[in-house]
Amino acid sequence: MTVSRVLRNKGYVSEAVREKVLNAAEEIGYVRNTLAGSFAEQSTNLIGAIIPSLSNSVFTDVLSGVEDEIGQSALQMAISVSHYDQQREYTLVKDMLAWRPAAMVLTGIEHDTRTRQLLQRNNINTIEMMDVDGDPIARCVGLSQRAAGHAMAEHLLKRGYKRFGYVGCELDIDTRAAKRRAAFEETLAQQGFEPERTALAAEPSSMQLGRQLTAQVLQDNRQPIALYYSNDDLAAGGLLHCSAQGLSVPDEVALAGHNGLAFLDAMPMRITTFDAPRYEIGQIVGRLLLGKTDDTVTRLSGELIIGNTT
Amino acid sequence: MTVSRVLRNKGYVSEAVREKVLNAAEEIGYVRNTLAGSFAEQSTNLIGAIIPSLSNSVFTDVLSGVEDEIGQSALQMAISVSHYDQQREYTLVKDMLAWRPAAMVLTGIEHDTRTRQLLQRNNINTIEMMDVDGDPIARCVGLSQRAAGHAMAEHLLKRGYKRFGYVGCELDIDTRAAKRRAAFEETLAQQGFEPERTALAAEPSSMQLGRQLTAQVLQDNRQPIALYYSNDDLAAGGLLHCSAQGLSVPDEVALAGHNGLAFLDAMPMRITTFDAPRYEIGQIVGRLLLGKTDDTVTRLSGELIIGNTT
DNA sequence: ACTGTACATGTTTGCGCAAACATAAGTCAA
DNA sequence: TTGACTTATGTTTGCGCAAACATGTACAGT
Repeated sequence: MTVSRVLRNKGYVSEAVREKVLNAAEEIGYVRNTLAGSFAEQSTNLIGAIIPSLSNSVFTDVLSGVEDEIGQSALQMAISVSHYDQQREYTLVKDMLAWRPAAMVLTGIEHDTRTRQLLQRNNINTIEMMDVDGDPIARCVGLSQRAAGHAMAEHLLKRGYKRFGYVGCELDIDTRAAKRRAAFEETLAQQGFEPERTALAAEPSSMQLGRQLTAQVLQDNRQPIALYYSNDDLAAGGLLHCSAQGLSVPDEVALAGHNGLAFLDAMPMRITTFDAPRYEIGQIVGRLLLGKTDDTVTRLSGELIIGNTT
Repeated sequence: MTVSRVLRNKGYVSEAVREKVLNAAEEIGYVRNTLAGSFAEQSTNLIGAIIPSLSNSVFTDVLSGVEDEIGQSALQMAISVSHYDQQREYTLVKDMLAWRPAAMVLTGIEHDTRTRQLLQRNNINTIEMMDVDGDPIARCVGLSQRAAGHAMAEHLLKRGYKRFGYVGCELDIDTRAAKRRAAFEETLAQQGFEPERTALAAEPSSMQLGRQLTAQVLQDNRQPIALYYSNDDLAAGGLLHCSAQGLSVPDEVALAGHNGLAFLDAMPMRITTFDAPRYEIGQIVGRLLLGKTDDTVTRLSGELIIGNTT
């Protein structure tokens, strides 16, 4: 126990003994067994985080925010990847709970019923991030995806576009993109418009896919049209297609994406997009984890970034 | 014990009891306590991975490869971020070892002496990834950064460039970039050349920084010059600077980057770069972790991608 | 009937740590 | 001198699980 006291800096220990213990620990290369410690204490400093993909910077941006916020604390983040699969997510949550984490961080607000049950029944401190449109398990931090889709529709309508198209991918699994699309189309409908052309794909997003889908959606198109993409990657691919085809942007084809990714700066034109405050969302999640704030729903607004493609 | 046997599918259990146990477990919402289990078994299925940054896709690409390879196995990856700081890395390794991980995955081959000692003395199954130039702790998977820098110098020399410049950032902490630069300059020196201009920065890489540094390195430049960048972000920024300034690429200014990031497809020109097989490195790391292969040093070659900026 | 073997369940034990609870020596004020 | 308190160290205990071992049942072949 005296050794334990020294190593944890807890309780009374004389200076002489303290030094002897520390020297001995150094000498034999003692490494605390967190397994035993956490087991005895019946609690861990683990934060289980589940994101859909590691290769989409949208999610790693958020995690960076979380990391930077909790990096100095004792909390440790364990990251798992669901591949946008709610079944897989359930399995991961289950596996993660077996470690008795201090909290769980999930992406999005839609989950398998069993996931929700599991977390609530076990009274897990759960935070959902990125989305606020829906019924959170406990607390959530994000932006309204619906508001983003709505804002983009409003913008395009205000610009005077009369014909619209939608280009998206993986909408069956990317529920946030699906929400943006729904809000976008509802807003158009309120003004009596609807997307005349739509191109969808089941593959993961990429610029290459954006080119293909844009070619598809513009086939035999003769009049000006405004295209809303499910994300910036696709929109960037769309822009490349247009310049390759000699289509004038935004006069013949207007383009709008979503996310506000940094790589858009590399494009020959500034693509209109909706900047989602990803890093900031992560920071707030971090602060919630540290108990620095305690809101149930944190709704960030995001920002419509009007480039010169609309 | 019978319950334990059912839940682990191990040993003899009658079908009747098995079902009763499973039903009961389901009913009370039993969740295994891995803490207790791993503690008792004296081993875990944890893989501790440490990368310098979550916001640099170079590293998340590698992790994606690892993840995809071990995703179906029982192994669980715990990711930590060192912010390119070897002291911090040491602390993270120490914290991680307290969890008794099955293996540790580190980035790069240069580490604090204590990190190396800690891992070797405790006989930790360690894999270093991304770099193979040096003395690995145990096993390593990567490409020769020196070979990459060498190849790019050879290419530029073959193209007939006579004046060279180097643009890089964070070279004091990004040891891989520093190695590429060193090999690049050594190769030039062998042919009697040396970089006439150099621009360095301590900030993290970004296209914006690439623009600034390129402006700096080209100040008062009047003759054709070939610039080697420490990575693609900076090179892309350089290209943007050149087109903004009306400099002809590659006649007045030639540009070469490193990594082969996908976003280069978005650029108006195809930037010459060196494609590092990041995802593949991750896959091999995953296979090593699963014991499917067992090489000490896996040296991948990478590929020089000649665009139209050189 | 006896032996050997597959199948099925139960009991004891320890993993390393820290909470809780001793114990004891020293200090200080009344 | 006593009692109250601070400082310092030691002892017991249990966290939940699974290895190791013990026990028991059923049924085959001889």
